[in-house]
Amino acid sequence: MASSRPGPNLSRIATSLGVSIATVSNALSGKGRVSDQLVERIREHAAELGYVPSQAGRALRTGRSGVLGLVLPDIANPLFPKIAQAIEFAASAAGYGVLIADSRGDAAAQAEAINRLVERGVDGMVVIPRRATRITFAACPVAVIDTPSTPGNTVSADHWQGGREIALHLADLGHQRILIIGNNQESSVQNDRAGGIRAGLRPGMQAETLWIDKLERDGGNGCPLGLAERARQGFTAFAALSDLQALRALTELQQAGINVPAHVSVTGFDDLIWSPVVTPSLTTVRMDMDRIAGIAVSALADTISKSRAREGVLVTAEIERVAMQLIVRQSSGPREPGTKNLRDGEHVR
Amino acid sequence: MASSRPGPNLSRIATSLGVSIATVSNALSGKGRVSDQLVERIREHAAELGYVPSQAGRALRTGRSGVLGLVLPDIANPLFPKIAQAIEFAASAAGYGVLIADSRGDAAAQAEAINRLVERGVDGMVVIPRRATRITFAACPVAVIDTPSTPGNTVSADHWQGGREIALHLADLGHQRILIIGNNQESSVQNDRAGGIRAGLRPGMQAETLWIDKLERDGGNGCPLGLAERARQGFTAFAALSDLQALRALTELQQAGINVPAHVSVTGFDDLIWSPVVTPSLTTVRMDMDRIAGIAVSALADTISKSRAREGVLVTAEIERVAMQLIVRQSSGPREPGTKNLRDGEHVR
DNA sequence: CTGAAAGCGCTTACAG
DNA sequence: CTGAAAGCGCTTACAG
Repeated sequence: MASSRPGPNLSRIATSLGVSIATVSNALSGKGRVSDQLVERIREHAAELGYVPSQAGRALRTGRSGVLGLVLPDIANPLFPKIAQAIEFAASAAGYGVLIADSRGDAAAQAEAINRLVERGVDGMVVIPRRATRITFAACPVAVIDTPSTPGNTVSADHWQGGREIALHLADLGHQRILIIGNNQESSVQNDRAGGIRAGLRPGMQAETLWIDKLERDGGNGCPLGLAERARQGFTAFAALSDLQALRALTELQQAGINVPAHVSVTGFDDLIWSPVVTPSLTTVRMDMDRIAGIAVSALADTISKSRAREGVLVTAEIERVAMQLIVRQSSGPREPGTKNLRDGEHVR
Repeated sequence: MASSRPGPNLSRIATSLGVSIATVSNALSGKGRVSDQLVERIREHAAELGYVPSQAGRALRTGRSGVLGLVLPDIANPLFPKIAQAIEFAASAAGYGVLIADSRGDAAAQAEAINRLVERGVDGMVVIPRRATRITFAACPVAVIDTPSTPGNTVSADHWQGGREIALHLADLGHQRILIIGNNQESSVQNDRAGGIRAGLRPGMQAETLWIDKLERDGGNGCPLGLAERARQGFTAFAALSDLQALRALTELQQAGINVPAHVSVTGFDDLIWSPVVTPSLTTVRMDMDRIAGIAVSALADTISKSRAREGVLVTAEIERVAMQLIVRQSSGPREPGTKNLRDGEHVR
């Protein structure tokens, strides 16, 4: 005996209405030429019975599961909620479900996560690749979201331009010496952001980059960044390459008695959940995740409808760059002329 | 013509090996009695061909999709990454995939999200309900994660006990007046946490509760909490009911020139991503999400294997309470005797 | 406009 | 130990 669902199926609707299964199917999907009157009757009856089409039956027949995979380097990344929400929303609107998979660990774990998704029969997937990983092939269409400098990419925020926005903003405020703070020297996203900042510098401005990952290799996790010292050295702006680092910088400076933005400015990237909530609220750069997700999902949907089921295709025709938007909040302000001459202990408890 | 997958299926393996489909199926699943030798040959050949079983075929036949749904009140909630990661991990280990659904909005949106998941044919789902919502029925087994005071719950952290841990900790540090800070007066989780804090107070200690949602109804979003004023009034400990509010409190106090933990202590809940990273790092209470997820998923898996496909069951036999663990970090410290007498402007810029 | 039939890939009782 | 057969629920070309 094959196990059966308790709910009604096409066959039950058909017999109870005295029509064929094919007609019910056609009426419900609106595809076949069925008289309006019969369509009406069938739809009504189906609704009455609480008919829910079987995805399994449909999938087996059509070769499509109606599910998209979402592969992330690490779900714990604080950007994840925004991504997941945007992808889920876009996928939902396009009639897809979203299966998540964490590729925590190394590139091998990523390959495994992708395989798991393929085994579950996803029609395609959105991959946010691990640093320095290149997705070359999977057994289904793949859309990659990374950064425009990554080859084989499908869509992404223009992180470089986002960096320029930050630099221009800081320049307008009169800042001359900027400390860029990143936490992953191998991340192409962070490198693009840093490159953009440097590219946006006006003559006379200088930037130096502090990589936390390097620092922590020696100093241990959560070691102090020594930012008060940097402020004393004359840095007046701290441009973190992510809001988490910005938060880290902001609180370290505050704790050292340096006022933000009166003495120094702090900026971040991504407009994460806490950015508008902390005091002072964080100036940051936001990516339009809904647009990025929309583009990725519709590129995927197009490819799926054109390709044969389970054919591996990298959705990569033309890389779409989505501009990032500067959000000016309270953590950045005009450079205070005196700040440059901060002495030891002056603003430090 | 029905569309077919490009990959090999059981039939192709069978014919190319000169055996029956049933035997291949049995060999691969290890169920039927097939000679070891033949099993070996079949497995080898399947691997060679890169055989991937069709979930659709299997699902149609067995009535099980091998997929679990995860319904959240709002994916943007910063707790989401931890939940998703834990559920994905537990589900993966139990052989399930995880489909996400956001029930952003009201109770109706939640019902819709649940329906979407049912339509996709999930075998069961984990629901983290909206505040004041009670899941009474869905067309599949449901495990609810909320708080022990919610009826019909399956498993949850013991938020009340977590609150007690905080109170005991603050009592040990010598704090007498505690300001509890919550942002959702209707959340049973937050109410349980607050109740636990009150219950853990020693004689002579007092607590008052500040509900931000109430405050913001008048003052607008992101309005100042007036915590410096509270410190001047004699509150020496600020116990937020979530790490996001703790962060908000911490930075507002820091900005006002009040040193944490020298002048006042700040504590949170949940040990979110930024808690160990900010300065001072946040004292908080952590729930064992891996255990909670493990219990929810295995309860679900048990129910699924016992119930008929798509039968609606609330997995609720005995509510399991998982203890929360206090993480003491730098944001809490001994009460400074002088602090109680803080005057206007004394520690305030 | 409507229906009979084939078949997607799998698993499971059952017969040999 | 191995295989023939039925059937899960659906969609789609085709015949009427």
